[in-house]
Amino acid sequence: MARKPSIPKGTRDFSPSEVSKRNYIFDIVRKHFRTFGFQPIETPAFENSETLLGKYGDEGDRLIFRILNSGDFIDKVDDVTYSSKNSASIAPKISEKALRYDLTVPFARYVVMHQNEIDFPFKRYQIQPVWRADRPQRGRFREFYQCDADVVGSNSLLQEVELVQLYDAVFTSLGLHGITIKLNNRKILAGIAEVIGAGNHLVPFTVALDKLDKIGEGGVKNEMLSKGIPEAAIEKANPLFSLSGSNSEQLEVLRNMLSVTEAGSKGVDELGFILNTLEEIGLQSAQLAIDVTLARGLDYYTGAIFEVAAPEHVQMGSIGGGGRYDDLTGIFGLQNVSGVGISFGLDRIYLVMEELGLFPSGIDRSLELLFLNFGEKEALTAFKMATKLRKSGVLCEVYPEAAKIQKQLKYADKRQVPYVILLGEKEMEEGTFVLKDMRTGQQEIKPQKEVGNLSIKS
RNA sequence: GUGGUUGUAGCUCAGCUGGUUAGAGCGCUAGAUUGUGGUUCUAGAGGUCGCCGGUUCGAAACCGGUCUUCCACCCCA
Repeated sequence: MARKPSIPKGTRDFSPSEVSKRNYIFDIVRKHFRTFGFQPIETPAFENSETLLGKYGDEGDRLIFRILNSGDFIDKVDDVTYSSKNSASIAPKISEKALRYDLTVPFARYVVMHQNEIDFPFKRYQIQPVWRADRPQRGRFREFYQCDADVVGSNSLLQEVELVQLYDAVFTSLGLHGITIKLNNRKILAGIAEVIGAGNHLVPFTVALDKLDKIGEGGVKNEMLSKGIPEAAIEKANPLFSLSGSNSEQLEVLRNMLSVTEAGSKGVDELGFILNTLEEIGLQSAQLAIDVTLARGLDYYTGAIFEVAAPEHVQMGSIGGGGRYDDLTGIFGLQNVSGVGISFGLDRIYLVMEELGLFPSGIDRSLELLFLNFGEKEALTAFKMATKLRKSGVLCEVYPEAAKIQKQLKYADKRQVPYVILLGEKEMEEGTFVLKDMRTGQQEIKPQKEVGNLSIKS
């Protein structure tokens, strides 16, 4: 081997045990998506660049992986552009496709393209990888999976309620208790900005506010100042920094503060409805918390904003997020279709579950029973028995070579097979086999006819 | 994209202010043990010291670049 092979930064190989555990999460998520009436779709790994570019802000554009055109692409660039050495002007001429950056924008594109076949309200789920040219960190990769559930074509706040229930159902099912679903509303943020007189600084205001738990009140105020937000406005925002108490108490403070703004009041009403309805219905294990600092940089949220925080003692960014966007398909020419959706960060959920030891034991068991190979004739009988067992769902295989028994047992040990069947010359004559429990070392002799009745408890 | 950090055997890591044949533990292979794994004992295999260049009589070590790892920022799942 001349050089050791490698994989690109921020990507990963998944070993058998990791795939098993990932599938365990996928299966649970998928099961709940389906029980809530969501239907699966899939979209291509890459889209036309114009579909993606400009949808996630400048910062987002930077993180989109672009795909080089095929053929002699440089020959097609005119001399002026070529000699400009300007990446921004050359890039569109040599790259017309880009890797999917998230699942929401492709979904919007899908809805617009298939609007005549879709029955609204349309509830879809989608579990596929996305790619971002980001710098990797813990829980941040350049290739990772998103599991999205979105509803388009309904303005009802019951959708928000249902999505919170869906979060609760999935995380409860995964055994991931103690998560907090943080709630906010874009209209509340807009209302606050309006009331304090920072209405035309809404984005920098929310971005700064979002960092409260990270850089503290002083840090947030400094950042706001540096973005040109008047000091008087920042002073007026003071009540936000000391917002505390129960959800309904916080809601009351917000209601008073925002009563003079139409948008703000509407946001408070919406949030109030969602909270009240959920209180009525009840949740299994998730906590609900109003968090006015929750901004989720995404420009297209217009109503509810969700974020799921891992249990407190786990060091991990958000493990899910979502919100309402009144006009997502507008960018593709279909007006007045409202959507609301949530996303699960599978890779991060995996890391959290691994850290908390929440995967059921034996989930990555790849083999329940191994037949040792004593020779041609014995192996043939073993094969017949294995065929029978497989029909009843037992994961089994016959060791392919008549290697030393010691070696075969060592292999069984490594694979952590709970049971081994020894079938040698003596057993052939007697029409029996020896069943060995690898964990206790105990063996028992059984007639070959009874192989179908074996109970494998692993 | 900005700043820092890391890279030595399959894995986890030693390796002194530069000094000649590159170290350990675990793992791996074989044997002790021709029908019994995990334990034990013995032997063995395995390394262009991330890569490229420079300084030096001499570089795993020092310098520059590059890739990679992890972390902080930006942003985000």
